[in-house]
Amino acid sequence: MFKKKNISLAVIRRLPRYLRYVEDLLNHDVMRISSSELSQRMGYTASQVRQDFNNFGGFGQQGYGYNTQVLYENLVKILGLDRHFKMIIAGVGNLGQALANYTNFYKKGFRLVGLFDVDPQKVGRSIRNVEIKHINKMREFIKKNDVDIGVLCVPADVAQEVANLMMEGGIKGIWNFTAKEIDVKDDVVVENVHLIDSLMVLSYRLNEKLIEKENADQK
Amino acid sequence: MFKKKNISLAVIRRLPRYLRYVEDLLNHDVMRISSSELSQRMGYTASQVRQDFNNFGGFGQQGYGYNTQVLYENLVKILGLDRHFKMIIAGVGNLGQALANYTNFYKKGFRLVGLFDVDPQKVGRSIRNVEIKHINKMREFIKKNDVDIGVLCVPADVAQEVANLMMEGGIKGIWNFTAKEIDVKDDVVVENVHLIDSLMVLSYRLNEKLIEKENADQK
DNA sequence: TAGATTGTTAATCGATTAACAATC
DNA sequence: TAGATTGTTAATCGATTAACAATC
Repeated sequence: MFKKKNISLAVIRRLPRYLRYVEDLLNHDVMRISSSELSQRMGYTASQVRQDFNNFGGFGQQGYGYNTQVLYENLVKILGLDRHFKMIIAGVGNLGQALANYTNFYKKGFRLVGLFDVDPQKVGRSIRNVEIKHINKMREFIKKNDVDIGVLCVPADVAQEVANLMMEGGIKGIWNFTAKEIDVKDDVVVENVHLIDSLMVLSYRLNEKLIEKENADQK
Repeated sequence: MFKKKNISLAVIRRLPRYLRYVEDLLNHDVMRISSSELSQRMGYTASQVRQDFNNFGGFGQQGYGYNTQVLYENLVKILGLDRHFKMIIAGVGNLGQALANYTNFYKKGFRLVGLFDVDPQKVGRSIRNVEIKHINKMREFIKKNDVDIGVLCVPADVAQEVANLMMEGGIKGIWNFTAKEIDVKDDVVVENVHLIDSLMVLSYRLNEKLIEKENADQK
């Protein structure tokens, strides 16, 4: 598939959202959608929708709109979801277990092939038929199985150390759930999920409203 | 505290990251930092750091830089972390349990006061001294205890329904972990954590690299 | 005082929106 | 064909960066 270079991250971050909406349309047997209707549902402008899609070479049709199925297939391809990436989770605490049990990831092509922890109580147990191994086996496992994605769910103070192990094994992407920023080699992709940051943004916005209210009350 | 209106979301989303870096400085007894050094550590420009802070009224000193402690206290205040928001979790599955066990949230002033589920096996049990109650008690609980934040960890198909219950109870903010977008009243703040979206962005970037590589190999 | 670094204005860059010709 | 809607260029808007006077 042809692909223009330098798509901005702003566009890329909207793509999964498009996919979710288009999936929803398909589930409701809507086989056709215009940029203006899709934009209304999603809270974007029609212009933005068309600009976004045209970054990847226009899969609409003048006078008609977008065929939902075609749109869906293109988004899947653009997002690389037809690749079936192999994934391991390091740190099988509450969060690691939660992620291991997420069946949604499997549906999108992400294959959980390994779980790693240091706790001897956990090593040997299995989640969804994937055995928990000791983390000192992780590096070789990544190498041998050509694992793509490492999910980092370990305590913050060992985040960098475990990330290093992953990279030594040849991991290509790290999905980082720790509160730490990790340093990676140039060719490794990191996607951060800083839950505490998200909660603080919520706090900011709640606080903002409370201040507004207090100011209004004083008048 | 005086507060300018209309700070852009781009700025707000950087604030928690500033806070984490400043905390780190304090932990290492760094009592003073210039915009240029902080920007280098964080990968921003010095200009951006100064612009960001000046949205909230400049707490630096010419010729000196920023006092780390003062900076920290300001960020805490700006983010509303001195408020101690009350929080409940709806849906005590793997993810709900993981979040309930996160002690980091408590340290930032978020108080877990309730857990709710429909599973009779779970109702009555406790996590960190918070009892799991049936979700049909949630609305009254929110009202009675003046709960601020509702964490939505329920299955996607009941997301809107449970969000509605929260709003009927008078919740002020919803932290949404479901893959669904939820409709809320104007005065309710929603912060989404779409894990699958984040994973898809990682997939996009991995796929991008693979395509590059394939193209290079063909030459 | 001299040096350093902020606060702030101006310039640039990039992303979003508007407009419209192309075309199904 | 006429109507609709895309693809794409141009205009606008907003965010980031650069520059420098203010001042500690």
